[in-house]
Amino acid sequence: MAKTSNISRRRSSALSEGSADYAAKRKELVRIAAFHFKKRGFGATRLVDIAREAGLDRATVYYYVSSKEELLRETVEGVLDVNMAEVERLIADPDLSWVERLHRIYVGLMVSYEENYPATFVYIQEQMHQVGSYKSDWAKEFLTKTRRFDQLLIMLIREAIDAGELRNDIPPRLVENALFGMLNWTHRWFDPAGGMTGEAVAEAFWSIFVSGMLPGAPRDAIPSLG
Amino acid sequence: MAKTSNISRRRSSALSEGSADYAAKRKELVRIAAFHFKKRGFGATRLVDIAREAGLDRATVYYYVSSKEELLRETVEGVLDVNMAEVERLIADPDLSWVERLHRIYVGLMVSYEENYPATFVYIQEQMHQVGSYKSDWAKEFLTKTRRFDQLLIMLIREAIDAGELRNDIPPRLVENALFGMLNWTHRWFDPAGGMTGEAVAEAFWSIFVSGMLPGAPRDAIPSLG
DNA sequence: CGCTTCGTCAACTCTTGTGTTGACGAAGCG
DNA sequence: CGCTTCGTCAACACAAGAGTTGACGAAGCG
Repeated sequence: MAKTSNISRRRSSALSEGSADYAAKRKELVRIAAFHFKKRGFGATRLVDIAREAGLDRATVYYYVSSKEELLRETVEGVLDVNMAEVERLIADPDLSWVERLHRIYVGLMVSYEENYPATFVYIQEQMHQVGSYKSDWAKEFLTKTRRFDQLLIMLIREAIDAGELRNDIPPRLVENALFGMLNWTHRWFDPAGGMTGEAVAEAFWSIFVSGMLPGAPRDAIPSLG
Repeated sequence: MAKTSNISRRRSSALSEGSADYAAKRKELVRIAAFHFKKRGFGATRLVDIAREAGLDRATVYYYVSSKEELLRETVEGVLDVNMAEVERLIADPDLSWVERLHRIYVGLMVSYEENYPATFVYIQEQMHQVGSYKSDWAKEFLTKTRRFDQLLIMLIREAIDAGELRNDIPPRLVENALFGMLNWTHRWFDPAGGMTGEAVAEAFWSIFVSGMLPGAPRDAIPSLG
């Protein structure tokens, strides 16, 4: 907010000067913070814990970042954009069937979750509209982007259904929630150090999904679905 | 904790006397709290908001409950036990195939989520080990129960696979995470007032799942899964 | 060697939200 | 009608945690 405080001015100047050491330490703080956010949640994470783990006094943290929220912002920033770009690239590829595009997006996303661990999981975990100062512009922007993301995926699924590549007896939105429910739920149990790759997980889920969504396979009608 | 405070003694006595009005108002408070917890999260919910919505002063709330945590406890209490009992009943039914047991459990759970709305979603949302005083006995107990729940489901899936009712090329734990990932993720989007029944959602998910998990169907091997 | 900037921290301030106290008006009831 | 209990709340005490101030030793640099 107010860039008037002394430490704030020093922080700004240090940032723009761009010393390598300074940038490295700042990055390290964000890294530590991200793991704490993942483990405890943003709200329950105390700045003092982050500071201690970095071997610093809590006050010193403010030499590197202006607030706890900045640590969160820094953590999740970019995550969405990279994925969004990938999705848009794949959606536009005319050489692939709709289902194949969906497949690649799906696996690509999970791989990205893993590579950026734990950033994306922090993002999934912290519902932006639940974070304290959710009125802030960046939080709102995130929400907007997420919604657009979902829209894109639903559209893609609808195309696949219309093209006869997927069965047509389930509303696209529900199909999307099924497919990405499996994926997003990984934030509760997946650990890159757990001996299973993100790719393997995504391919397994995909295999269940796609083979359950093939059109024409003999199956019962779904009860109580209009 | 300390039942020594004055208001605490009056609360206890009111509770044990068992006046209908008192019990009703208390229940109403829990109901209101539950919706706030669902919407904002436990941590971000302010007691003053709950009080205001109930038309009371914040202090008056303490005439009915001893703490904010009690409101949470009251909200999620019982939810797990009812479901657990149902699961155990169905698992023990020898007239049903493994897959059919799993099916009924699955749909039954979602129906229960809906009927108890928003209680179960609050429970899913608040990772118990992230709640402030997660050291409390009841929170620990919840964790234990949840873990047993998962074990039961995995066991059931393993039985179904071993019996040849489900394909055997995906580890049971991963299968469980797929199936219940879809289900649990509903806490992010499902609204009983949204025009779709819980049963319909569960049946749709189940249909995708079961038809994707049939053994013997022609499908590619899963890449990169040991 | 003086002077400045750098990284640091002890010791604040400030805010927010929880839980308690003590008392008051209104019912209930003997 | 006096006496107790009920539901209520203004006013407090308390705690925790975020962010700020001001200064100090060490390192860099003229």
